[in-house]
Amino acid sequence: MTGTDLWVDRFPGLSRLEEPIKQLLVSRSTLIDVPKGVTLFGPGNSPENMLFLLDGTVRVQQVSDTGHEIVLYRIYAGQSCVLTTACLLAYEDYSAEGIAETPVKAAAVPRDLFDDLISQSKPFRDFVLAAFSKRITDLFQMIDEVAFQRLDVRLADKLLALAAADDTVATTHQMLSVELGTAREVISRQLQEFQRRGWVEQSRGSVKLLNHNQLKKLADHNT
Amino acid sequence: MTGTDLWVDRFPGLSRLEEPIKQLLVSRSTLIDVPKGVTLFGPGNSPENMLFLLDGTVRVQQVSDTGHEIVLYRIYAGQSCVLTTACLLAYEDYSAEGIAETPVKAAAVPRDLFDDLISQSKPFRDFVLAAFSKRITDLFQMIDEVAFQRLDVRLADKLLALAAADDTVATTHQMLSVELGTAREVISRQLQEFQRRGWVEQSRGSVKLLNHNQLKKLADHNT
DNA sequence: CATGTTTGGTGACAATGTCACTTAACTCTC
DNA sequence: GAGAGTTAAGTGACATTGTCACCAAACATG
Repeated sequence: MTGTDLWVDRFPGLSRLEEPIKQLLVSRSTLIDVPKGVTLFGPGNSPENMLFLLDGTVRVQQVSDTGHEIVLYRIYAGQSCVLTTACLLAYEDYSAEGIAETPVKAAAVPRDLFDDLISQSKPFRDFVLAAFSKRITDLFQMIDEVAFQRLDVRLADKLLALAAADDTVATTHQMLSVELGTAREVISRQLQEFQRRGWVEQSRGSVKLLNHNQLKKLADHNT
Repeated sequence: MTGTDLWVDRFPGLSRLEEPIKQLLVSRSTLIDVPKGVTLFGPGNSPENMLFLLDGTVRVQQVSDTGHEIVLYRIYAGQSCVLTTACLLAYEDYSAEGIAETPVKAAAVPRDLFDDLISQSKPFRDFVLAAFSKRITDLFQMIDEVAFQRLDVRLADKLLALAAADDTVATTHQMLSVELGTAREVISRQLQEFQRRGWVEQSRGSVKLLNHNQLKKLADHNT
């Protein structure tokens, strides 16, 4: 009852919320747990609630009608799925899906509550608007990279972004190709080249980064 | 005073607005005229108002740090710039610019009025949310096309989209390359191939479409 | 251990991007 | 309307990336 362990407080973007609004958000939303690997939303499976991620990450990726796939973005703890949800609700012809990349804890906010909050709270409006803005800005950036950035640069960048604390990336060439929207063979070739230069060491299902600096230099080359 | 010639009524998406809200929107916004070719917003030039387009079209394009350009989308009469504006206001590192492609008539809505309307009117909220959703959905689609669609398919599609009533596209190869985010030489080669097949006829600064059906067949091939 | 499955490797080739030019078409001025 | 400058388009060589049809190694399972 002190309000100190409300989930809302884990959201930096919601810290400015008025106290009664926080109470409302907490009391009328439901906490859910989703196991790793579950598809949270996707074609033919739109959720009726807006999700606020408390723990874990959700990977949003596009499945093309040509069978190709590409990762669009990730939603991390402290962020919300509102935009994706809104898109799903508004348009049937979306083709993006959201997959729990880790076990996920989230607060499900019903649509009508969401609308109430937008109406009543300026901080909440700002949070949602900022989320949309950030997403659109990021998508602009992504289009630029997909269209104009060389693949070695993008791969170096992605490896650094996906690397765990011990400098390994636990992923297959196939998964990396989906990250960048390219073909597995292309990733294989590039990683071979990186390995030849001594920047990485490969083993089945994982890549160990040996030379952070060189990778970063390449990744930053045109950013 | 009858409310029949309010600019709001030109917006299909705003038709459900409550009468007092319409009045508010009209009385507190300013009508502006922008000549063709003017940059409405861009790096180092963010507008303080949200624009609602009454006439004309605005082309939004990305200028990459590598010097490359790509057209992201267009805003037509009856649509608003809110999202782009919101992005500009929220983030300094955007790199998109909006250019009046024709003479443009627009209503400028101050930021605080925009916020008031969101708070007070559900139809207005729905309009804004739908605009954001549509844009994000379209950007998903665009990423898919840039990453996976063959260039001949994309070019055919773009030619059909840009064609005037007389089946001509008044544009240079350079401009077409910016539309698709590719190089001029690539467009030249593709158009030569289309011409060889008798689908188009080229002259300096314009392309005449001779065979709609074949172009459409190619464009639809993977859509 | 035998077998099937997943992951990664390979070479040939096609599509697209880049570069350094050339040529053609238009504009402007005198 | 002739020459000069500017913009648009054409060209060939080459690099990068995508596609296809495979093969081989690593792992999983009985």
